[in-house]
Amino acid sequence: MAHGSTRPTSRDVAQAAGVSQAAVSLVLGDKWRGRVAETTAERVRQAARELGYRPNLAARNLRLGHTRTVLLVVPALTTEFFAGVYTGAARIAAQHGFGVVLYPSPEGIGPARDPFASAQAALDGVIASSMAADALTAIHGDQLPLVMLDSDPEGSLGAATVNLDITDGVRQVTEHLLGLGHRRFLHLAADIASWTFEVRARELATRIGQVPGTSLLTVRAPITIEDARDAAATALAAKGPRPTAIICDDDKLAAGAYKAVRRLGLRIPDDISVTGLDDLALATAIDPELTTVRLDAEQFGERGMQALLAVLEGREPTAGDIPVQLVVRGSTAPPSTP
Amino acid sequence: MAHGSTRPTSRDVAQAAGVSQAAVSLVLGDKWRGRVAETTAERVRQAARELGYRPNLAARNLRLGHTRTVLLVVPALTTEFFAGVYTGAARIAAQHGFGVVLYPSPEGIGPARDPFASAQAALDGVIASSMAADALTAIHGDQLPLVMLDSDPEGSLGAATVNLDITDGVRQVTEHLLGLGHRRFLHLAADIASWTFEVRARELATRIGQVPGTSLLTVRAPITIEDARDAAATALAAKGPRPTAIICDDDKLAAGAYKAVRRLGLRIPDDISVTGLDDLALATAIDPELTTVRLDAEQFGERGMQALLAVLEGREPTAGDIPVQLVVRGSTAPPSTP
DNA sequence: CGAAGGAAGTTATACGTAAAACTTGTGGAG
DNA sequence: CTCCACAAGTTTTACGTATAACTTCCTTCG
Repeated sequence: MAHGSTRPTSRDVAQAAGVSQAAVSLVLGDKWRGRVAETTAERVRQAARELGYRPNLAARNLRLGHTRTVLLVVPALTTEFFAGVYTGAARIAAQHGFGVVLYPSPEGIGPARDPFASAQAALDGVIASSMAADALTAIHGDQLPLVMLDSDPEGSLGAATVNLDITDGVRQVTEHLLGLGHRRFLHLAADIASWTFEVRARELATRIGQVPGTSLLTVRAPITIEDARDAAATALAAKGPRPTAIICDDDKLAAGAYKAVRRLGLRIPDDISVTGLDDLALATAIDPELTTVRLDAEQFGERGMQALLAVLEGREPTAGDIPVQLVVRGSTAPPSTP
Repeated sequence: MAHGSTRPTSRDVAQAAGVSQAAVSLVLGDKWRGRVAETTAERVRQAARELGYRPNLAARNLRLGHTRTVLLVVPALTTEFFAGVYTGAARIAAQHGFGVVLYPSPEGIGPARDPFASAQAALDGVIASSMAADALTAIHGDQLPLVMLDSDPEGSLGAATVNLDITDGVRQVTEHLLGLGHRRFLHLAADIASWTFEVRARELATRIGQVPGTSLLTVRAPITIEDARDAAATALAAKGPRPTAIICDDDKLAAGAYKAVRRLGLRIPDDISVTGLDDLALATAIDPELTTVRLDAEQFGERGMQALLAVLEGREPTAGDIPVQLVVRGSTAPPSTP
């Protein structure tokens, strides 16, 4: 409770140790070899410890001209996925003496005059996930090194991009389902204007379209269980032969699909197979456990941070998409009605 | 990609507008009324816009002696709950021109030399959730204004505390279950040394103990679905009359309990009732939907931030716990076997 | 008509740090 | 004995901002 007494500065430490402020900076900055005697150095460290000295970061940042802090822009914090991305990014950052500040982008936070007002100048770089490229230009205005996650490599203003191998994820899902014998598909798509989901939809259509005798119906829903349930219910109630497999853009959507299926008195996977995307905790909580594509969120964050570090150091970021892995569980089986 | 050219400073703006640096600071800091002519002010703003000027926050922070940034310490980011706390805190912070930096505390981030090394000096205050008080002293060393979430009001070193009304949550759950006729309870407890959960266990024992003819068995499990499933399965397999209701410290634990129950070939809620705590998305994803206690995470964060602002301004934080609300869904019913 | 007071600025300074440039003292080589 | 190299510091300065203190000019009023 004694935070009334102003914090000690390096000058206070210097006085206590009987040396100049410069000497303190040298010793504590670990640049003292050959410049300060070991005994003096120890005296300085001792004094710093006793006074509880912490360098003033604002002053240091000003002097150094950088902050060793980067901003991670995520679309929202509603899911474990971005928590994972953050964790991964923060881990790599910490290893390099960097900090990561989070900015959940769209609404949610309330209108700061400028979303970056509280951070902009104090940042060394930005990692932005799933944002429209134009919104992003407005934000960073070419001022800060930038890495984009989950973004079109072509349309990213020359910024480095790090992506999950979504195309391969679609391949694994469709091969699995086609291999089981499914031919009539419902795509329960996320109602989000994002490059990833567009690629996914396109790829899905292509892959399924290549096989003769297949059909693909697409419905969109916001990523909540209730919305997904209603959208899926409507689609399943439509006339004509019922789909035998529902491919969902997200595990939450899949949870909604479960409810719709169950409401019709049908069973998973006997009557209808369901697949998800993400592999959240949700996937193993529901019954039957969900066949889904595991996205390694932490690795995603790690790679994003590594790419940003590369940009900051003028190196070329490592290329290549992050592999994803289909996890087959109990929600998929061969169709009963051919 | 042109971030090679150094960013413009207020001096550059001054030169472009043909005024002194002080005038720029006055105008842009909105302190110019009666000090600078409107036409000059407009000229300055114009120049600032054209140069894309952003004040250097490091310099401002140094000058002002504060950062308008607070740290939010959370135990981990694995659940939506703390995402909600963050969102609430950030909302209030933004309204007051503050930023919130996140620090997921225990492991997870990897060993920075000092967890606060990257932030400490640049902070105005700390909101810490669910940490042991001693770990906390080590961290903040009486240096920064502090608000504790979910923490013992008695043992918090005089720091302000903001808590959920856990006691009332227990009351609602036990009254609901006792009212349905349940008498034999299994408490599936979170295996976490945290004040909240201790209070909860104690209160539960007291409340149930007050009613004649009741029994209460407690088992602990880490908060994962698999651990919870195994712990619950073991407990349910024990000899003696089987519990008719499982009270879980967390929705994820409840999801695990579902699996254990189902594995025994029993049905929820017909054979066994289950309750949770949190009201995550999970709660409505599982079947039947979970009867649980809704914690308003965002309000929790908001109140925490408000309390910290109060401390920073020398005011007394608002007292009073945050209300919680039992949400009755399909996982609870009267016991079939008396 | 002189002085006062306000408008519209400018000049100077401090915040705390890091590091370049300078100083002093000492031992050893020539 | 002189000079130099090196250890062990110190002095000084700059980073970009906000603001207190000062200046200058013009208007207005007694």
